[in-house]
Amino acid sequence: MSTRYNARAAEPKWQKIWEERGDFLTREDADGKPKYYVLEMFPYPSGRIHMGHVRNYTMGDVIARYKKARGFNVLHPMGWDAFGMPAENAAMEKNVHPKGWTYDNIDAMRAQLKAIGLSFDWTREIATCDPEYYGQEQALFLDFLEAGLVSRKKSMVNWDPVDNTVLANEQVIDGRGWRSGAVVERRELTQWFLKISDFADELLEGLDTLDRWPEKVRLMQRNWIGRSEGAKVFFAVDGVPGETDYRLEIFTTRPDTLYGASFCALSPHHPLTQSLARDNAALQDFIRKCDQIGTSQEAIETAEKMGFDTGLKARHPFIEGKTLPVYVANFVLMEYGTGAIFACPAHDQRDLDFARKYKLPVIPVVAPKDKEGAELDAFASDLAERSTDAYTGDGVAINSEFLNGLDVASAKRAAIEKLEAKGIGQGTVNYRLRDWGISRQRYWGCPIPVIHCRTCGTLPVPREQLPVILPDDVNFDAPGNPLDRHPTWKHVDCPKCGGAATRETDTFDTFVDSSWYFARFTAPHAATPTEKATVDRWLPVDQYIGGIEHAILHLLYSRFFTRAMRKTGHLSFDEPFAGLFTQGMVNHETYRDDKGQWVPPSDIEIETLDGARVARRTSDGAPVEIGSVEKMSKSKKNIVDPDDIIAKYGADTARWFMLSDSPPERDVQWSDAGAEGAWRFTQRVWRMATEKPEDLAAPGEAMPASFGEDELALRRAAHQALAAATDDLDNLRFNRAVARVYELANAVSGFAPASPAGKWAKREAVEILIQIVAPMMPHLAEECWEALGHKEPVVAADWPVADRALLVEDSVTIAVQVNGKRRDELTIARDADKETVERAALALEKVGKAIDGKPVRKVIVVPGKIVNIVV
RNA sequence: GGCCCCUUGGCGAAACUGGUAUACGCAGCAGACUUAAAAUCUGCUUCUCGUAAGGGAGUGCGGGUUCGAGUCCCGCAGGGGCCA
Repeated sequence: MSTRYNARAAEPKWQKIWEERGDFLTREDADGKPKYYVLEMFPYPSGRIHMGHVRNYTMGDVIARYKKARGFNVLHPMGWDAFGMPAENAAMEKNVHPKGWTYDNIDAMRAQLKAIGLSFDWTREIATCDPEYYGQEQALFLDFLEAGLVSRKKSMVNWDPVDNTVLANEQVIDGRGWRSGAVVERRELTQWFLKISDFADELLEGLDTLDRWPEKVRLMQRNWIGRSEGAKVFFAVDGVPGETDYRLEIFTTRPDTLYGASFCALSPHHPLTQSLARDNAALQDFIRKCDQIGTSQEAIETAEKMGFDTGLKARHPFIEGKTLPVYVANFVLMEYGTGAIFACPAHDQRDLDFARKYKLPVIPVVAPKDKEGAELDAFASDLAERSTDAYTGDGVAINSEFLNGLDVASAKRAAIEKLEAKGIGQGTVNYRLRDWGISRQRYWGCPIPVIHCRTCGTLPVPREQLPVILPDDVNFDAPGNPLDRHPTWKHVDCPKCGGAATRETDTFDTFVDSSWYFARFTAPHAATPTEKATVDRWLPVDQYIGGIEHAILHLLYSRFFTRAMRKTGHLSFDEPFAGLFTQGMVNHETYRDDKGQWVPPSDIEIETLDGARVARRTSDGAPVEIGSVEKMSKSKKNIVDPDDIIAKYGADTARWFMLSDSPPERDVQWSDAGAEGAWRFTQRVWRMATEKPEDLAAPGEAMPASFGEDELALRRAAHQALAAATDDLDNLRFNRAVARVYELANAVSGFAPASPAGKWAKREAVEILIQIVAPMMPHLAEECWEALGHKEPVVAADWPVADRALLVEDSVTIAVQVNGKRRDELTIARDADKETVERAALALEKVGKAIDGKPVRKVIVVPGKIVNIVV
């Protein structure tokens, strides 16, 4: 037998055996086994997997293999989030077709994933760019359309005037398009929206039921949905051309500050602004200036406040005869609330910035509770005259007539009551969450299945004509959407009148594709989007794993889609993911040469000189500076290619390293030393299973009747490691499970069997170790399992059960403290009563010395834990 | 600016609901085996005083609760996240 474990030979061998045996095919006839659906976020087929994928999929694979061994019927599928911009960019840059590029990448990445030994059921593979998938997505959309979950409306977008395309906020860098560098404009386009805001309350309340989600993610979603209670208030506005009693509707979260109002402000896109601008060139100019800022909140928030006085006057709702100037202001968003506000500069920072700039009054109406008399006057006059910081804290209403003396919450209620009584406002709930714009002016996406007819309007594509398939013959040599300029594709007959009509040439946001794939995996080839009974049986996903970067959008959209699919009869539950785990990133040191150029780790040699680590470039020996540890990225070149690692050490070593050391939710640092360490351990496990076979009892030998002390200690170590590792795996604490395995390995290494019972105990310990290791390093475990004489692979073996009798020791060692300081320890029978423990503790020599003759006031005995003597 | 999270040896980190702080790994040091190297094995490794036996301090900083605090509470500093 070879003394070295040969991963390069063993890994493909076992991958083939698993595939031939069909170990990972999910069976629908499960013989009453409980189901377990484990899912990792599917990748974008960029062409190569990276270490982040390896970490993500290894964690999922450990869970899948572990649950299978625990007797679950496991569903563990994989697919491709295959539509998106990079394919089109590749088409433009390298003159390849997005389709060919994408499918080539899928083939390459599938081969890479297979080389990691992941237990996917590949018969369920889906790619979102397959018509079989996106055709069903189109069917879903039509159902949503019928159910009133879709709207078509005008919305502001970031428009790149050079590339003639819409840009996502992330694609706008310093106000310029990321590809063209052109100054981005805000432009109004008619787009398709999914009415996610109809579900705002449900999505918010549902978060409380997701007790196996990280609290952090739930909080982020809560903030994103942004429920705020406030009031709608109608301000009568005088002087609106062509209107006799125009009422401006505003939304505010602070109706308690109405007495501090000093102006009203409209969004540049408010209908009133638009109608005023029609014959006002100066206002048109102002609107244009506002539109150059971009659409992101951040851009708008950080831009300097700008205003345009319309000359209109709004009448204060509570103060007879008082009027407020009406401005158009760049910081008021049409998308939030009603697109119009009243401003109370004393208690809102943006309002204050604006008021100071345009010399508008600042009227304090809330003061901190503890301020009285002269102090209160000083506070109020400072805020009114000078301060540049608005007071947004809690306090007591002042200068507010009937509200005076009330705290903020009570004043809000009182103000709303009064507004409602006067019929000029009402309490209302507003959400930050906006409807989801899903139109993209791109080729490589799912075509939106509607047809525009001049006479009949916008109509759904008839179902029998689905899927609407993307044409292959497109070119990318001009800016804009290739679908739009395709000579024939968009020209169709109107399904209603038969006249000439055109297809919608926009495609879906790729987040649509990933909002229901988890459901499709349960019946990947069904002729309907889902098979209801099947999807209801498998979902929710028991454990979903992916990056924290999807904490909001993907997870929120999926939760919305699930509700929309329930409403349209495709499934019958609300929450798609019962358990969510967000794993940390894979980081690496960075290296720079003397010219400041980044050097990849593959071209680095590290030595230790006088205790300090020194790096040089392998290719020319030039010294290189070791920089900070950062997320692996192309720009810093600190990337380690999984293929290189697998070629050098094997997949199991990479898997083991990804699970060791750092807790899974935290970032992990990839290092050569760490990889070497993992590799050494694979060899150590192999030696444990194959060296000195004469030290192991024959396979299947009956358990001896009795064991010696050392033998019992080894058995205890094995069963305790098993119990602890099982608990760790149940709770996704892979790093701790790894530590248990090392502890057990150390116990096995330190044991030399001296009797048949010893040999039996050693085999038991080694087999338990191999079985704990099996989900994490499956190929190595198979090879060892086979060497140990097993006929069936370990993948088919049941998870071992720890013997409870071996988990507890007969005696325990407990600490003895005097006045809370540890002075000695005491080994005593586990079931000794308190008096016995106390007597034994007081009898200890070191304890006596520490007490030093002082009177003992109190002795605290916590059985099995500690004794504390208070003197 | 608001809310939330984190801070433990040279490094990554353990420590279940308050109960022996530093398990396990990495790096380092010493030794064994070897002609030598690699590989492997054994031991040491929080700081500090001490030749030693032994003592003292110690989980970012300052306080508090408790017989007892890495863990709970208050304040501060540094790092990170989300929302503004």
